[in-house]
Amino acid sequence: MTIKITLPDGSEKNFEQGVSAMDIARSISEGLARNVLTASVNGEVWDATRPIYADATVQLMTWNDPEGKLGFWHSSAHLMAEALEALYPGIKFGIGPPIEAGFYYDVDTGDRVISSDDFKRIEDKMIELARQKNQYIRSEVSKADAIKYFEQKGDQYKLELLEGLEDGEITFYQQGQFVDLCRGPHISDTGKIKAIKILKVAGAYWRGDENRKQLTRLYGISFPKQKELTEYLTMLEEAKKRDHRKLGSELGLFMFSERVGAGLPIWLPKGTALRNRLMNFLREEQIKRGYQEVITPHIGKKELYVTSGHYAKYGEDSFQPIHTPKEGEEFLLKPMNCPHHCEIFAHRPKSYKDLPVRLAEFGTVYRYEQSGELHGLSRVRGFTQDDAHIFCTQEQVKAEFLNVLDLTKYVLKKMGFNHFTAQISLRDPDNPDKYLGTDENWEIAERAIIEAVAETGMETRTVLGEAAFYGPKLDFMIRDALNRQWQLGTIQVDYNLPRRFALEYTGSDNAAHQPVMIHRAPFGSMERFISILIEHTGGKFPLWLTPDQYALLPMNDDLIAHCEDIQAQLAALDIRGLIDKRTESIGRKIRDTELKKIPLMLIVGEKERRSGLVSVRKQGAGDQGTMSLEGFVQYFGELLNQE
RNA sequence: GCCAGUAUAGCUCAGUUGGCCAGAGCAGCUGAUUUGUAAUCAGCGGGUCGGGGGUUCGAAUCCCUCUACUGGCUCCA
Repeated sequence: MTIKITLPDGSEKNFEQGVSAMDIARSISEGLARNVLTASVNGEVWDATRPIYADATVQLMTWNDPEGKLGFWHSSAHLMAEALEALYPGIKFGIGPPIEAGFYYDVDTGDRVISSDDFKRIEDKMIELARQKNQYIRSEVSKADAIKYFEQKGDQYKLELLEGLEDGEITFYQQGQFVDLCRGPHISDTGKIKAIKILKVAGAYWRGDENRKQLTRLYGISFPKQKELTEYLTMLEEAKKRDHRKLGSELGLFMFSERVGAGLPIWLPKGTALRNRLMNFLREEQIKRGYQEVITPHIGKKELYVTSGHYAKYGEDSFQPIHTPKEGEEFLLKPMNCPHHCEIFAHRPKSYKDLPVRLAEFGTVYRYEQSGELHGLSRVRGFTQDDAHIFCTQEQVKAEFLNVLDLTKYVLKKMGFNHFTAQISLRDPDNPDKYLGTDENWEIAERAIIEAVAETGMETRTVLGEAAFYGPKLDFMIRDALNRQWQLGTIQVDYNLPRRFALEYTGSDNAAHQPVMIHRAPFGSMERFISILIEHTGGKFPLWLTPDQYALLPMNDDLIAHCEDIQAQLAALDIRGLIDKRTESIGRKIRDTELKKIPLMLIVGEKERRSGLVSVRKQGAGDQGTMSLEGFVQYFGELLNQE
């Protein structure tokens, strides 16, 4: 009997019943068959070797398809498990899925410890097993048999996983000596896995529950070609070179001190200059868009946060209250700015004619983060949000969203981030009770967000159930120069705080109404944003932003005075830079300036002084020739305009 | 907070199984050199080997503990 197979290009072919995707690939070309990893059959991803018994639409998945990679890495996880079982007899297995880049397996090693010293032998064992070209064999098993198998093996984790599975949907996969409970799909055989690297080892709670046993999680990555592994490792090296903690220290942007405290960044002069420039840039844009800037204290009475509800929810996991010595009053370090801003809104009666009120503040907040969470500038205990709260009517939500979206897009583009998407988080339709605010208001807000984003033409992703209990939100996701994805700014609608603070305005009907509150922060926090910006640019900041725009390099000490004269002329034009006054060779001065990633170098020798010229060199691009100072200013202006 | 690891000069790193005053390169300082597009030469100073405790005749090295950092997990208003 023959069945009809439809391929993605629309072509149809007849095959014997029981044909596999691999057979189909082979009928097209041997080369294709070698590259096929998995296959989508009627939209479901299958083993390429699994027989097809009915008419189907089949898409062959190779390394170029995300589904192909996932199958490949999933199979690699099984291969790692097989190697581990061989090296550590009696080891127990949790789960071992593919991830965005590679795979991991959670294992219980009993008394033994696996550390990075063991990676090499695990890799070697995996390669040895891979070379056996063992097939991944799928089999359907009854629940009873599955339980029996893992009881015999003594693997309580697999038994626990089986509890959640229905009889009839349970499949095993076996390759070589290793059998695993697995839904699949897998690649045809281990021989396709040519290059393997174990990357890291970490603790991971069983089923993500911190009250349960912590297993050992081994991360690895694998490729069909050695060359691809080498490229991947090179990319990791590049990321390491751009690490904001390393560059931040090298460029003198910020520091940490054990004595000041973990997670409390200290901004050095150059970092402060950069950060202030960034803030001023946003500040000016906000004023253009109708924001008013405010300043509120770094602490607030505990009652403020009791009112806002934050104390009940986060009080225990916050820095504990500060007490006044005599009165026994309790103050909290402010973990967010919104309660203060609510007080500002409530300060004077508001009319509908006052709305929207947009209050912006570069507000420094302090949050307790668990010690193991801290990470450079991206996860800290004290940071400054580019915060603002918009108080508006329900009808104004969409226009306000558009305003914020426009601002955020403008700001990110200026910063050199050209790939970003919006992630919209909406209510969980199955769980309407956990949300605050009326159905009708949610409806309006959600629709406003969706429509506003649609109008900007941004790429969007909508996730149901990810909204906060107090309102829907939108997060900006950006891709950096190394194609890594980060979450940046956020816009959140809030129905909770206006209610808790009993905020109101008088409408045109002369009745009191509750305003809607929108939280928004285009950068998120200055610290986190700058950490991403450092890694995105590799420390080569845009000209307008960088702490030193040029370095004047005198050929000899007699030219320093002349350089100071040039520096003063440029400073008058808001062009900032430094003079390398060291008695060093010009080669050395150039090299050091290049390494400091200062964008422009002005080399001044006797020749230039006599002719009133400067020799211009661009960081990373070499000699740009000589020009007059006016010529340089113009050149500089052109570079600025290009940004 | 949990698991695993790391901590030697300002930076990057050496320091064999515990054993002479703990080393190098770069940076710094001093002197000479006054330089033409990515490192001029020479000399010098600099470390309570993260803090504390212990084992030992003897500890950078072994053990305990604290702190910080790294990679994850959990968390993230």
